[in-house]
Amino acid sequence: MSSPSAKTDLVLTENGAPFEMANRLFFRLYQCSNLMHKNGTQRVSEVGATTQQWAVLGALARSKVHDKGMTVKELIEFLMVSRQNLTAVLDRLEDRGWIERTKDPEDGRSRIIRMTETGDGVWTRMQDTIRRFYGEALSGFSGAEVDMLVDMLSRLRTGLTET
Amino acid sequence: MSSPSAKTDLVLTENGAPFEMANRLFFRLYQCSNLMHKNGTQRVSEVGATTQQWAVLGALARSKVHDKGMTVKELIEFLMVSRQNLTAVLDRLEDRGWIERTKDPEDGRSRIIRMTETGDGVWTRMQDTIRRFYGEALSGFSGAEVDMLVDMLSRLRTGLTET
DNA sequence: GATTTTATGTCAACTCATTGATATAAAATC
DNA sequence: GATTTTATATCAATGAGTTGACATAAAATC
Repeated sequence: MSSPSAKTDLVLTENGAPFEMANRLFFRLYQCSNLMHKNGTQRVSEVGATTQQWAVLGALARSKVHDKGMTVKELIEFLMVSRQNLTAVLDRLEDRGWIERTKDPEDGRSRIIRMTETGDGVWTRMQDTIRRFYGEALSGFSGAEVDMLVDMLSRLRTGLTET
Repeated sequence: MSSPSAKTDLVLTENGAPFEMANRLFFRLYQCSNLMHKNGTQRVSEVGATTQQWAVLGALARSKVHDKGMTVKELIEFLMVSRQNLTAVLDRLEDRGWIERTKDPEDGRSRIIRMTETGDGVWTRMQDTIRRFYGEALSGFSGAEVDMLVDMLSRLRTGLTET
């Protein structure tokens, strides 16, 4: 049985050209990620943040969850990081007063993570910097290309999850 | 003056849809990179390696440099990581006898990094695992799509470098 | 009511990644 | 020959990421 679509799946049975392309792909991913963290952190260091903290604040700033907050479990699933890693980041953010942990009245085991007023202010002040960073990193990309890249990375994420 | 190509560059002057897409892009990059390192390291842990060590061995295994080796400086430029980071990784690889550092006869300051016979054996044994990992992570991707993804990540890398 | 599952946290060890400062040796330049 | 530049290494601090083991409290289930 072949795939319902017309395209042919990548064949990786030997060390030929497809293997080389896959290799290049993951190497580029590695380089892009390192550059994003290095240069992104440098940019938001003006407010004392890092890319990881930026990701957590971004998750909590979404209008859908801004007021009611998110549980640690939800954050872990959203960010796809380990609990031990997230706990340390939340500790740093809590120390600085950017987020707060409160007990869930509905489930005493859960902690609700919410942005504080301070965190909200920091997040707002970061927006111009972030937008400038995005613009520079994506210069030369059309909107359609960004969409395509997002789609392909989403599919790659799915593939990597099932690995 | 407009761009020579017909496509319209992404406009990121406000918090609209383009900003949201850029945000999603870098978040996907973050997730994919974490998954690649987590699951990739899990795979090559059967020989006691990590994705970073795999990247270094991959750089040294290229036929172009396999016999003559690479200087630390060349490795830094190729991998795009800091010297302090690379030194630690090379220390671990040297401790295990997978690579060796020798003085450059042409330049006494330089060290030539080369794979050892042992490292070569480990690299060879890793290939099946790596191919399987690539195949699973890229299942559903056509060769043309992999090419396109590589191209876009290469352009993103350029954009991020100039950030 | 007793047991099990779930959510969170903590402690530990390890690797990877950055920046900044300092040191050393050798090449290149003045 | 003296100075400067280059290549590498080292020490230190910080943050991020993983795994594994263990603890606790509360919800859910038997």
